Amino acid sequence: MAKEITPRSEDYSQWYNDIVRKSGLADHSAVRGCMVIKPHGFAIWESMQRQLDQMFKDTGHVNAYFPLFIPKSFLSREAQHVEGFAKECAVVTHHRLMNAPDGSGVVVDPDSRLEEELIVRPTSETIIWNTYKDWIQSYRDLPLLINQWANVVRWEMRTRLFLRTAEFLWQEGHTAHATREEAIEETRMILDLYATFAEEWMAMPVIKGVKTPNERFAGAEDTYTIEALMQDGKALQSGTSHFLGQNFARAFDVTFLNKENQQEHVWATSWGVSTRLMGGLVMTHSDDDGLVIPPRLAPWQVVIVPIPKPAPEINDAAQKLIRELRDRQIRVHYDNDETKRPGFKFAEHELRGTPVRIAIGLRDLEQGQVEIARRDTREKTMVPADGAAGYIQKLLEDIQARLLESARKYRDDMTFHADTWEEFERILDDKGGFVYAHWDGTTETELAIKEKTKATIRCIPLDNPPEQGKCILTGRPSSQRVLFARAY
RNA sequence: CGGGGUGUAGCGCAGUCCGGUAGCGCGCUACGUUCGGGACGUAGAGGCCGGAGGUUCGAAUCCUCUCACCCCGACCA
Repeated sequence: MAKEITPRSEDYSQWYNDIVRKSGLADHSAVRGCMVIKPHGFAIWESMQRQLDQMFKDTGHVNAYFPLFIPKSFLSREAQHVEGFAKECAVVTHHRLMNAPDGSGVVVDPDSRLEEELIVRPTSETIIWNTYKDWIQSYRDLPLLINQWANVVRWEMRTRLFLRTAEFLWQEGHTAHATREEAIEETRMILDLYATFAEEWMAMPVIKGVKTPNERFAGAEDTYTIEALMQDGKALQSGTSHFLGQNFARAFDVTFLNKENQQEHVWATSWGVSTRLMGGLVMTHSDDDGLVIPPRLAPWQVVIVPIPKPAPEINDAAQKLIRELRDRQIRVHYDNDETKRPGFKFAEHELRGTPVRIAIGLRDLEQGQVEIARRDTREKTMVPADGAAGYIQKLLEDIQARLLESARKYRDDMTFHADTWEEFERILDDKGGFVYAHWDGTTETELAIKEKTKATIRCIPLDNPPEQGKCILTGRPSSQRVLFARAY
Protein backbone atom coordinates (compact mmCIF):
# COMPACT_ATOMS: atom_id res chain seq x y z
CA MET A 1 0.00 0.00 0.00
CA ALA A 2 0.99 3.61 0.14
CA LYS A 3 4.47 4.06 1.43
CA GLU A 4 5.25 6.54 4.14
CA ILE A 5 1.98 8.46 4.22
CA THR A 6 0.63 8.97 7.72
CA PRO A 7 -3.04 7.88 7.75
CA ARG A 8 -5.55 10.69 8.23
CA SER A 9 -7.05 8.94 11.22
CA GLU A 10 -3.71 9.01 12.98
CA ASP A 11 -2.61 12.61 12.40
CA TYR A 12 -4.42 14.79 9.89
CA SER A 13 -1.79 17.55 9.81
CA GLN A 14 0.97 15.06 9.22
CA TRP A 15 -1.09 13.38 6.53
CA TYR A 16 -1.44 16.73 4.76
CA ASN A 17 2.28 17.40 4.93
CA ASP A 18 3.05 13.89 3.70
CA ILE A 19 0.70 14.23 0.76
CA VAL A 20 2.05 17.59 -0.32
CA ARG A 21 5.67 16.54 -0.10
CA LYS A 22 5.56 12.94 -1.21
CA SER A 23 3.25 13.45 -4.15
CA GLY A 24 5.66 16.07 -5.42
CA LEU A 25 3.50 19.19 -5.03
CA ALA A 26 5.87 21.31 -2.96
CA ASP A 27 8.75 21.37 -0.53
CA HIS A 28 9.91 23.64 2.21
CA SER A 29 12.63 25.97 1.01
CA ALA A 30 15.75 27.34 2.60
CA VAL A 31 13.79 30.53 3.27
CA ARG A 32 11.63 30.66 6.34
CA GLY A 33 7.95 30.38 5.57
CA CYS A 34 8.49 30.10 1.84
CA MET A 35 7.94 27.02 -0.26
CA VAL A 36 9.24 25.61 -3.50
CA ILE A 37 6.34 24.66 -5.72
CA LYS A 38 7.54 21.61 -7.59
CA PRO A 39 6.68 20.80 -11.22
CA HIS A 40 3.73 18.56 -10.35
CA GLY A 41 2.26 21.16 -8.00
CA PHE A 42 2.92 24.00 -10.39
CA ALA A 43 1.29 22.10 -13.25
CA ILE A 44 -1.93 21.89 -11.23
CA TRP A 45 -1.68 25.58 -10.37
CA GLU A 46 -1.20 26.31 -14.07
CA SER A 47 -4.39 24.36 -14.81
CA MET A 48 -6.20 26.53 -12.28
CA GLN A 49 -4.67 29.70 -13.67
CA ARG A 50 -5.53 28.82 -17.24
CA GLN A 51 -9.18 28.28 -16.43
CA LEU A 52 -9.58 31.25 -14.11
CA ASP A 53 -7.78 33.51 -16.57
CA GLN A 54 -10.18 32.42 -19.29
CA MET A 55 -13.15 33.08 -17.03
CA PHE A 56 -11.85 36.56 -16.19
CA LYS A 57 -11.36 37.35 -19.86
CA ASP A 58 -14.77 35.98 -20.75
CA THR A 59 -16.23 38.51 -18.32
CA GLY A 60 -14.39 41.46 -19.81
CA HIS A 61 -11.25 41.66 -17.70
CA VAL A 62 -7.72 42.19 -18.94
CA ASN A 63 -4.38 41.44 -17.34
CA ALA A 64 -1.70 43.93 -16.35
CA TYR A 65 1.22 44.00 -13.97
CA PHE A 66 2.02 46.39 -11.14
CA PRO A 67 5.25 46.66 -9.11
CA LEU A 68 6.31 44.32 -6.35
CA PHE A 69 7.43 47.31 -4.26
CA ILE A 70 5.11 49.85 -2.75
CA PRO A 71 6.28 53.16 -1.25
CA LYS A 72 5.66 53.03 2.46
CA SER A 73 3.61 56.21 2.38
CA PHE A 74 1.07 54.62 0.01
CA LEU A 75 0.09 51.97 2.48
CA SER A 76 -0.91 54.48 5.13
CA ARG A 77 -3.27 56.38 2.87
CA GLU A 78 -6.23 54.22 3.80
CA ALA A 79 -6.44 53.92 7.59
CA GLN A 80 -8.27 50.59 7.87
CA HIS A 81 -6.08 49.08 5.20
CA VAL A 82 -2.75 49.90 6.81
CA GLU A 83 -4.03 48.67 10.14
CA GLY A 84 -4.91 45.34 8.58
CA PHE A 85 -1.54 44.70 7.01
CA ALA A 86 1.00 46.66 9.04
CA LYS A 87 1.92 43.71 11.24
CA GLU A 88 2.97 41.44 8.42
CA CYS A 89 4.91 43.52 5.91
CA ALA A 90 8.42 42.93 4.62
CA VAL A 91 10.24 46.26 4.27
CA VAL A 92 13.09 47.11 1.92
CA THR A 93 15.40 49.63 3.57
CA HIS A 94 18.64 49.44 1.56
CA HIS A 95 19.63 48.89 -2.05
CA ARG A 96 23.27 47.80 -1.93
CA LEU A 97 25.58 45.23 -0.39
CA MET A 98 29.31 45.50 0.18
CA ASN A 99 32.16 43.25 1.22
CA ALA A 100 32.43 43.09 4.97
CA PRO A 101 35.50 44.95 6.23
CA ASP A 102 36.59 41.85 8.16
CA GLY A 103 36.27 39.67 5.07
CA SER A 104 33.45 37.60 6.54
CA GLY A 105 31.21 37.98 3.49
CA VAL A 106 28.76 40.61 2.34
CA VAL A 107 26.97 43.09 4.56
CA VAL A 108 24.37 45.77 3.89
CA ASP A 109 26.06 48.99 2.84
CA PRO A 110 24.92 51.50 5.46
CA ASP A 111 25.28 54.30 2.91
CA SER A 112 22.63 52.77 0.70
CA ARG A 113 19.63 53.46 2.91
CA LEU A 114 16.54 54.33 0.87
CA GLU A 115 15.04 57.77 1.29
CA GLU A 116 11.62 56.23 1.32
CA GLU A 117 11.42 52.63 2.39
CA LEU A 118 9.58 50.19 0.16
CA ILE A 119 7.03 47.61 1.23
CA VAL A 120 6.92 44.27 -0.52
CA ARG A 121 3.27 44.15 -1.54
CA PRO A 122 0.98 42.21 0.77
CA THR A 123 -1.74 43.16 -1.76
CA SER A 124 -1.75 45.85 -4.41
CA GLU A 125 -4.70 48.15 -3.78
CA THR A 126 -2.54 51.15 -2.94
CA ILE A 127 -0.12 51.07 -5.85
CA ILE A 128 -2.97 50.28 -8.20
CA TRP A 129 -5.25 53.06 -7.02
CA ASN A 130 -2.37 55.48 -7.14
CA THR A 131 -2.03 54.47 -10.80
CA TYR A 132 -5.75 54.46 -11.58
CA LYS A 133 -5.86 58.10 -10.54
CA ASP A 134 -4.01 58.90 -13.76
CA TRP A 135 -6.00 56.51 -15.90
CA ILE A 136 -9.47 57.65 -15.00
CA GLN A 137 -10.92 61.03 -15.89
CA SER A 138 -14.31 60.42 -17.42
CA TYR A 139 -17.22 58.05 -17.09
CA ARG A 140 -16.05 56.91 -20.52
CA ASP A 141 -12.95 55.40 -18.88
CA LEU A 142 -15.18 53.20 -16.75
CA PRO A 143 -15.52 50.47 -15.89
CA LEU A 144 -11.85 49.62 -15.59
CA LEU A 145 -11.56 45.86 -15.24
CA ILE A 146 -8.02 44.71 -14.54
CA ASN A 147 -6.52 41.58 -13.10
CA GLN A 148 -2.94 40.72 -12.28
CA TRP A 149 -1.21 37.43 -11.61
CA ALA A 150 1.45 38.04 -9.01
CA ASN A 151 3.26 36.98 -5.91
CA VAL A 152 2.63 38.73 -2.61
CA VAL A 153 4.33 38.59 0.77
CA ARG A 154 2.71 38.48 4.17
CA TRP A 155 5.13 37.87 7.00
CA GLU A 156 3.25 35.09 8.72
CA MET A 157 4.28 33.76 12.11
CA ARG A 158 3.20 30.26 11.42
CA THR A 159 3.16 28.78 7.96
CA ARG A 160 1.90 25.64 6.28
CA LEU A 161 2.58 24.53 2.73
CA PHE A 162 0.04 26.17 0.40
CA LEU A 163 -2.39 27.05 3.21
CA ARG A 164 -0.33 29.85 4.64
CA THR A 165 3.09 30.77 3.33
CA ALA A 166 5.02 34.00 3.67
CA GLU A 167 5.11 34.38 -0.09
CA PHE A 168 2.28 33.08 -2.20
CA LEU A 169 0.99 33.29 -5.74
CA TRP A 170 -2.42 34.64 -6.56
CA GLN A 171 -4.46 36.75 -8.86
CA GLU A 172 -5.88 40.03 -7.72
CA GLY A 173 -8.58 41.79 -9.66
CA HIS A 174 -9.02 45.54 -9.18
CA THR A 175 -11.93 47.24 -10.83
CA ALA A 176 -13.29 50.77 -10.95
CA HIS A 177 -16.91 51.64 -11.63
CA ALA A 178 -19.11 54.67 -12.07
CA THR A 179 -21.79 53.56 -9.66
CA ARG A 180 -22.13 51.78 -6.38
CA GLU A 181 -24.60 49.33 -7.87
CA GLU A 182 -22.29 48.37 -10.69
CA ALA A 183 -19.37 47.78 -8.31
CA ILE A 184 -21.49 45.59 -6.08
CA GLU A 185 -22.66 43.69 -9.12
CA GLU A 186 -19.05 43.10 -10.11
CA THR A 187 -18.19 41.89 -6.62
CA ARG A 188 -21.06 39.42 -6.66
CA MET A 189 -20.38 38.31 -10.21
CA ILE A 190 -16.79 37.43 -9.32
CA LEU A 191 -17.97 35.58 -6.25
CA ASP A 192 -20.21 33.49 -8.48
CA LEU A 193 -17.31 32.96 -10.85
CA TYR A 194 -15.14 31.70 -8.01
CA ALA A 195 -17.87 29.39 -6.78
CA THR A 196 -18.37 28.01 -10.28
CA PHE A 197 -14.65 27.44 -10.61
CA ALA A 198 -14.41 25.75 -7.22
CA GLU A 199 -17.29 23.42 -7.91
CA GLU A 200 -16.95 22.66 -11.60
CA TRP A 201 -13.16 22.53 -11.82
CA MET A 202 -11.89 21.72 -8.34
CA ALA A 203 -14.97 19.62 -7.50
CA MET A 204 -14.96 21.50 -4.21
CA PRO A 205 -18.39 22.61 -3.03
CA VAL A 206 -18.49 26.03 -1.42
CA ILE A 207 -20.87 28.22 0.55
CA LYS A 208 -21.16 31.76 -0.75
CA GLY A 209 -21.63 34.43 1.82
CA VAL A 210 -20.71 37.79 3.20
CA LYS A 211 -18.21 38.31 6.01
CA THR A 212 -19.08 39.94 9.29
CA PRO A 213 -17.53 43.38 9.88
CA ASN A 214 -14.97 41.69 12.11
CA GLU A 215 -13.80 39.33 9.37
CA ARG A 216 -13.95 41.89 6.59
CA PHE A 217 -10.96 42.81 4.41
CA ALA A 218 -9.15 45.86 5.74
CA GLY A 219 -10.51 48.77 3.74
CA ALA A 220 -13.61 47.06 2.34
CA GLU A 221 -17.25 47.93 2.86
CA ASP A 222 -18.24 44.34 2.27
CA THR A 223 -16.24 41.17 1.86
CA TYR A 224 -17.82 38.22 0.11
CA THR A 225 -16.32 34.78 0.48
CA ILE A 226 -16.52 31.20 -0.66
CA GLU A 227 -16.08 28.77 2.20
CA ALA A 228 -15.21 25.11 1.75
CA LEU A 229 -15.19 22.30 4.28
CA MET A 230 -12.10 20.15 4.58
CA GLN A 231 -12.04 16.44 5.45
CA ASP A 232 -11.10 17.14 9.05
CA GLY A 233 -14.18 19.28 9.58
CA LYS A 234 -12.40 22.62 9.39
CA ALA A 235 -13.44 25.40 7.04
CA LEU A 236 -11.17 26.92 4.42
CA GLN A 237 -11.75 30.44 3.15
CA SER A 238 -11.05 29.78 -0.50
CA GLY A 239 -11.61 33.07 -2.24
CA THR A 240 -12.75 36.57 -1.43
CA SER A 241 -14.35 39.38 -3.39
CA HIS A 242 -14.50 42.83 -1.87
CA PHE A 243 -16.75 45.78 -2.43
CA LEU A 244 -14.44 48.65 -1.52
CA GLY A 245 -16.98 51.45 -1.80
CA GLN A 246 -15.19 54.74 -2.41
CA ASN A 247 -12.57 54.18 0.29
CA PHE A 248 -9.59 53.83 -2.00
CA ALA A 249 -10.91 56.37 -4.48
CA ARG A 250 -11.02 58.90 -1.68
CA ALA A 251 -7.65 57.88 -0.27
CA PHE A 252 -6.00 58.22 -3.69
CA ASP A 253 -8.26 60.91 -5.04
CA VAL A 254 -9.57 58.94 -7.99
CA THR A 255 -12.44 60.86 -9.53
CA PHE A 256 -14.26 61.01 -12.84
CA LEU A 257 -16.56 63.43 -14.59
CA ASN A 258 -20.02 61.97 -14.94
CA LYS A 259 -22.42 62.67 -17.78
CA GLU A 260 -23.68 65.72 -15.91
CA ASN A 261 -20.14 67.11 -15.83
CA GLN A 262 -19.78 66.59 -12.09
CA GLN A 263 -16.73 65.17 -10.32
CA GLU A 264 -17.40 61.91 -8.47
CA HIS A 265 -15.24 59.39 -6.72
CA VAL A 266 -15.19 56.02 -8.46
CA TRP A 267 -16.48 52.81 -6.87
CA ALA A 268 -14.07 49.96 -6.42
CA THR A 269 -13.78 46.21 -6.05
CA SER A 270 -10.94 43.82 -5.51
CA TRP A 271 -10.92 40.04 -5.48
CA GLY A 272 -8.50 37.18 -5.32
CA VAL A 273 -7.77 33.51 -5.08
CA SER A 274 -4.37 32.12 -4.27
CA THR A 275 -2.20 29.02 -4.18
CA ARG A 276 -4.13 28.30 -1.02
CA LEU A 277 -6.63 26.65 -3.37
CA MET A 278 -4.01 23.92 -3.79
CA GLY A 279 -4.36 23.14 -0.10
CA GLY A 280 -8.12 23.04 -0.48
CA LEU A 281 -7.81 20.69 -3.41
CA VAL A 282 -5.66 18.30 -1.39
CA MET A 283 -7.88 18.38 1.68
CA THR A 284 -11.10 17.91 -0.29
CA HIS A 285 -10.30 14.78 -2.27
CA SER A 286 -7.08 13.04 -1.35
CA ASP A 287 -6.86 9.84 0.67
CA ASP A 288 -4.37 7.74 2.61
CA ASP A 289 -2.83 6.43 -0.60
CA GLY A 290 -1.98 9.85 -1.96
CA LEU A 291 -3.28 12.71 -3.99
CA VAL A 292 -6.60 12.65 -5.82
CA ILE A 293 -6.88 15.28 -8.55
CA PRO A 294 -10.12 16.10 -10.37
CA PRO A 295 -9.65 15.28 -14.07
CA ARG A 296 -10.20 18.84 -15.23
CA LEU A 297 -7.18 20.04 -13.28
CA ALA A 298 -4.96 16.97 -13.57
CA PRO A 299 -1.68 17.57 -15.43
CA TRP A 300 -2.02 14.06 -16.82
CA GLN A 301 -5.56 12.77 -16.89
CA VAL A 302 -4.55 9.31 -18.01
CA VAL A 303 -1.41 7.26 -17.65
CA ILE A 304 -0.75 4.15 -19.68
CA VAL A 305 1.39 1.46 -18.08
CA PRO A 306 2.76 -1.35 -20.24
CA ILE A 307 2.64 -4.76 -18.58
CA PRO A 308 5.10 -6.04 -17.70
CA LYS A 309 7.30 -3.62 -19.68
CA PRO A 310 7.38 -1.87 -23.02
CA ALA A 311 7.29 -4.23 -26.00
CA PRO A 312 6.66 -3.50 -29.69
CA GLU A 313 3.10 -4.85 -29.69
CA ILE A 314 2.25 -2.96 -26.52
CA ASN A 315 3.86 0.24 -27.77
CA ASP A 316 1.79 0.05 -30.96
CA ALA A 317 -1.43 -0.45 -29.06
CA ALA A 318 -0.50 2.34 -26.65
CA GLN A 319 0.33 4.79 -29.42
CA LYS A 320 -2.96 4.09 -31.14
CA LEU A 321 -4.85 4.72 -27.92
CA ILE A 322 -2.82 7.85 -27.21
CA ARG A 323 -3.78 9.28 -30.61
CA GLU A 324 -7.43 8.55 -29.98
CA LEU A 325 -7.29 10.14 -26.55
CA ARG A 326 -5.45 13.24 -27.78
CA ASP A 327 -8.03 13.62 -30.52
CA ARG A 328 -10.49 13.98 -27.67
CA GLN A 329 -8.30 16.61 -25.96
CA ILE A 330 -7.38 14.19 -23.19
CA ARG A 331 -3.98 14.66 -21.54
CA VAL A 332 -2.30 11.28 -21.59
CA HIS A 333 1.13 10.02 -20.58
CA TYR A 334 2.75 6.76 -21.64
CA ASP A 335 4.92 5.52 -18.80
CA ASN A 336 7.34 3.43 -20.81
CA ASP A 337 10.19 3.68 -18.31
CA GLU A 338 11.90 0.32 -18.52
CA THR A 339 13.74 0.71 -15.25
CA LYS A 340 10.61 0.58 -13.13
CA ARG A 341 8.26 -2.30 -12.60
CA PRO A 342 4.50 -2.09 -13.08
CA GLY A 343 3.65 -2.35 -9.39
CA PHE A 344 5.93 0.53 -8.63
CA LYS A 345 4.36 2.64 -11.37
CA PHE A 346 0.86 1.86 -10.13
CA ALA A 347 1.73 3.06 -6.66
CA GLU A 348 3.57 6.10 -7.96
CA HIS A 349 0.72 7.32 -10.17
CA GLU A 350 -1.75 6.73 -7.35
CA LEU A 351 0.43 8.80 -5.05
CA ARG A 352 0.54 11.59 -7.61
CA GLY A 353 -3.19 11.48 -8.22
CA THR A 354 -3.49 10.64 -11.91
CA PRO A 355 -7.25 10.12 -12.34
CA VAL A 356 -7.16 7.16 -14.72
CA ARG A 357 -4.64 4.39 -15.26
CA ILE A 358 -4.65 2.09 -18.24
CA ALA A 359 -2.71 -1.13 -18.05
CA ILE A 360 -1.91 -2.83 -21.35
CA GLY A 361 -0.42 -6.31 -21.18
CA LEU A 362 0.34 -8.95 -23.77
CA ARG A 363 -2.46 -11.12 -22.44
CA ASP A 364 -4.86 -8.17 -22.76
CA LEU A 365 -3.82 -7.56 -26.34
CA GLU A 366 -4.58 -11.15 -27.27
CA GLN A 367 -8.07 -10.59 -25.98
CA GLY A 368 -8.36 -7.13 -27.51
CA GLN A 369 -8.87 -5.37 -24.19
CA VAL A 370 -7.17 -3.07 -21.69
CA GLU A 371 -7.50 -2.69 -17.93
CA ILE A 372 -8.78 0.67 -16.78
CA ALA A 373 -8.45 1.74 -13.16
CA ARG A 374 -9.89 4.92 -11.67
CA ARG A 375 -8.02 6.67 -8.88
CA ASP A 376 -11.02 7.93 -6.94
CA THR A 377 -12.78 4.63 -6.23
CA ARG A 378 -9.88 2.28 -7.05
CA GLU A 379 -12.20 0.27 -9.31
CA LYS A 380 -10.70 -1.68 -12.21
CA THR A 381 -12.55 -2.64 -15.36
CA MET A 382 -11.61 -4.59 -18.46
CA VAL A 383 -12.64 -2.63 -21.54
CA PRO A 384 -12.40 -3.54 -25.24
CA ALA A 385 -9.40 -1.72 -26.70
CA ASP A 386 -11.47 -0.49 -29.61
CA GLY A 387 -13.88 1.64 -27.65
CA ALA A 388 -11.45 2.54 -24.88
CA ALA A 389 -11.01 6.22 -25.79
CA GLY A 390 -14.72 6.90 -25.66
CA TYR A 391 -15.05 4.96 -22.46
CA ILE A 392 -12.26 6.98 -20.87
CA GLN A 393 -13.70 10.28 -21.95
CA LYS A 394 -16.94 9.40 -20.21
CA LEU A 395 -15.05 7.98 -17.25
CA LEU A 396 -13.17 11.26 -16.74
CA GLU A 397 -16.43 13.17 -16.70
CA ASP A 398 -17.85 10.64 -14.30
CA ILE A 399 -14.87 10.96 -11.96
CA GLN A 400 -15.15 14.74 -12.03
CA ALA A 401 -18.85 14.53 -11.18
CA ARG A 402 -18.39 11.88 -8.54
CA LEU A 403 -15.67 13.81 -6.73
CA LEU A 404 -17.95 16.82 -6.46
CA GLU A 405 -20.84 14.65 -5.42
CA SER A 406 -18.94 12.86 -2.66
CA ALA A 407 -17.37 16.10 -1.43
CA ARG A 408 -20.84 17.63 -1.32
CA LYS A 409 -22.24 14.65 0.52
CA TYR A 410 -19.45 14.89 3.09
CA ARG A 411 -20.05 18.62 3.45
CA ASP A 412 -23.79 18.14 3.87
CA ASP A 413 -23.30 15.33 6.39
CA MET A 414 -21.00 17.64 8.31
CA THR A 415 -23.37 20.60 8.32
CA PHE A 416 -25.42 21.03 11.48
CA HIS A 417 -27.91 23.32 13.13
CA ALA A 418 -27.43 24.26 16.75
CA ASP A 419 -30.12 25.89 18.87
CA THR A 420 -28.53 25.83 22.30
CA TRP A 421 -25.06 26.68 23.50
CA GLU A 422 -24.52 23.14 24.77
CA GLU A 423 -25.48 21.70 21.43
CA PHE A 424 -23.23 24.18 19.64
CA GLU A 425 -20.19 23.26 21.70
CA ARG A 426 -20.89 19.56 21.50
CA ILE A 427 -21.12 19.59 17.70
CA LEU A 428 -17.88 21.54 17.38
CA ASP A 429 -16.05 19.26 19.77
CA ASP A 430 -17.46 15.93 18.62
CA LYS A 431 -17.68 16.45 14.89
CA GLY A 432 -16.48 19.84 13.73
CA GLY A 433 -17.98 20.89 10.44
CA PHE A 434 -20.29 23.76 9.57
CA VAL A 435 -22.76 24.85 12.21
CA TYR A 436 -25.69 27.13 11.46
CA ALA A 437 -26.68 29.08 14.53
CA HIS A 438 -28.28 32.33 15.53
CA TRP A 439 -26.08 35.29 16.37
CA ASP A 440 -27.08 38.65 17.80
CA GLY A 441 -25.10 40.55 15.19
CA THR A 442 -22.49 42.12 17.47
CA THR A 443 -18.73 41.85 17.13
CA GLU A 444 -18.53 41.49 20.88
CA THR A 445 -20.56 38.27 20.80
CA GLU A 446 -18.68 37.01 17.76
CA LEU A 447 -15.36 37.43 19.59
CA ALA A 448 -16.72 35.87 22.76
CA ILE A 449 -17.82 32.79 20.81
CA LYS A 450 -14.42 32.58 19.19
CA GLU A 451 -12.73 32.87 22.56
CA LYS A 452 -14.82 30.05 24.02
CA THR A 453 -14.90 27.62 21.10
CA LYS A 454 -12.23 28.66 18.54
CA ALA A 455 -15.06 28.76 16.03
CA THR A 456 -15.53 31.84 13.86
CA ILE A 457 -18.35 33.11 11.73
CA ARG A 458 -17.29 31.97 8.30
CA CYS A 459 -20.00 33.95 6.59
CA ILE A 460 -23.59 35.01 6.47
CA PRO A 461 -24.74 32.80 3.59
CA LEU A 462 -26.21 34.66 0.64
CA ASP A 463 -29.15 32.32 0.21
CA ASN A 464 -29.95 32.46 3.90
CA PRO A 465 -33.64 32.13 4.68
CA PRO A 466 -34.85 34.66 7.25
CA GLU A 467 -35.64 32.93 10.53
CA GLN A 468 -36.46 34.40 13.89
CA GLY A 469 -34.42 32.98 16.73
CA LYS A 470 -32.24 33.69 19.72
CA CYS A 471 -28.49 34.21 19.75
CA ILE A 472 -26.70 31.03 20.67
CA LEU A 473 -24.64 32.82 23.29
CA THR A 474 -26.56 35.85 24.53
CA GLY A 475 -30.15 34.84 23.82
CA ARG A 476 -30.79 38.18 22.18
CA PRO A 477 -33.08 38.20 19.14
CA SER A 478 -31.68 37.22 15.75
CA SER A 479 -33.27 37.26 12.33
CA GLN A 480 -31.14 34.65 10.61
CA ARG A 481 -28.62 31.90 11.20
CA VAL A 482 -24.99 32.43 10.34
CA LEU A 483 -22.36 29.84 9.45
CA PHE A 484 -19.87 28.93 12.14
CA ALA A 485 -16.83 26.65 11.93
CA ARG A 486 -13.32 26.23 13.13
CA ALA A 487 -11.19 27.36 10.25
CA TYR A 488 -7.75 27.22 8.70
C1' C B 1 5.56 35.92 18.91
C1' G B 2 4.96 32.24 23.44
C1' G B 3 5.28 26.69 24.86
C1' G B 4 7.10 21.84 23.36
C1' G B 5 10.05 18.89 19.96
C1' U B 6 13.64 17.75 16.02
C1' G B 7 18.19 18.74 13.01
C1' U B 8 23.67 12.79 11.84
C1' A B 9 24.25 10.03 3.65
C1' G B 10 18.75 11.78 -1.02
C1' C B 11 14.71 9.90 2.81
C1' G B 12 13.67 7.62 7.76
C1' C B 13 16.57 6.79 12.05
C1' A B 14 20.51 4.77 15.92
C1' G B 15 24.82 6.73 18.24
C1' U B 16 24.87 12.09 22.42
C1' C B 17 23.65 10.64 29.22
C1' C B 18 29.39 8.17 30.00
C1' G B 19 34.32 12.67 24.44
C1' G B 20 38.63 8.61 21.17
C1' U B 21 37.33 10.48 14.55
C1' A B 22 30.26 7.43 12.34
C1' G B 23 26.41 3.15 11.66
C1' C B 24 21.45 0.73 10.20
C1' G B 25 17.08 0.48 6.83
C1' C B 26 15.18 2.44 2.35
C1' G B 27 16.87 4.90 -1.92
C1' C B 28 21.19 5.50 -5.49
C1' U B 29 25.24 3.04 -9.19
C1' A B 30 26.98 -1.58 -11.88
C1' C B 31 26.06 -6.59 -13.25
C1' G B 32 22.82 -10.80 -13.17
C1' U B 33 18.11 -13.04 -12.28
C1' U B 34 13.21 -11.00 -12.39
C1' C B 35 8.71 -8.28 -14.16
C1' G B 36 -0.04 -8.77 -14.27
C1' G B 37 0.29 -4.38 -7.39
C1' G B 38 5.96 -0.71 -4.48
C1' A B 39 11.35 -7.62 -6.80
C1' C B 40 15.92 -10.39 -5.30
C1' G B 41 21.24 -11.45 -5.17
C1' U B 42 26.30 -9.78 -5.44
C1' A B 43 29.58 -5.72 -5.58
C1' G B 44 29.90 -0.38 -4.88
C1' A B 45 29.32 5.10 -4.25
C1' G B 46 27.68 8.59 -0.84
C1' G B 47 28.27 12.23 5.55
C1' C B 48 33.94 18.58 7.50
C1' C B 49 27.12 14.90 12.21
C1' G B 50 22.21 22.35 10.65
C1' G B 51 25.80 26.74 11.31
C1' A B 52 29.39 29.81 14.30
C1' G B 53 32.27 30.25 18.49
C1' G B 54 34.36 27.91 22.96
C1' U B 55 36.37 23.81 26.44
C1' U B 56 39.85 19.66 25.42
C1' C B 57 45.70 16.23 23.33
C1' G B 58 41.04 14.89 20.91
C1' A B 59 33.94 17.01 20.07
C1' A B 60 28.21 14.18 16.49
C1' U B 61 28.83 13.71 21.93
C1' C B 62 30.27 18.97 26.85
C1' C B 63 29.27 24.75 27.01
C1' U B 64 27.46 29.45 24.58
C1' C B 65 25.14 31.74 20.59
C1' U B 66 22.54 31.22 16.16
C1' C B 67 19.52 29.17 11.92
C1' A B 68 15.77 26.02 10.03
C1' C B 69 11.75 22.75 10.30
C1' C B 70 7.58 20.16 12.89
C1' C B 71 3.48 20.18 16.67
C1' C B 72 0.28 23.21 20.06
C1' G B 73 -1.40 28.36 21.10
C1' A B 74 -2.05 33.95 19.72
C1' C B 75 -2.36 36.51 14.41
C1' C B 76 -3.80 35.91 9.37
C1' A B 77 -5.80 34.39 2.59
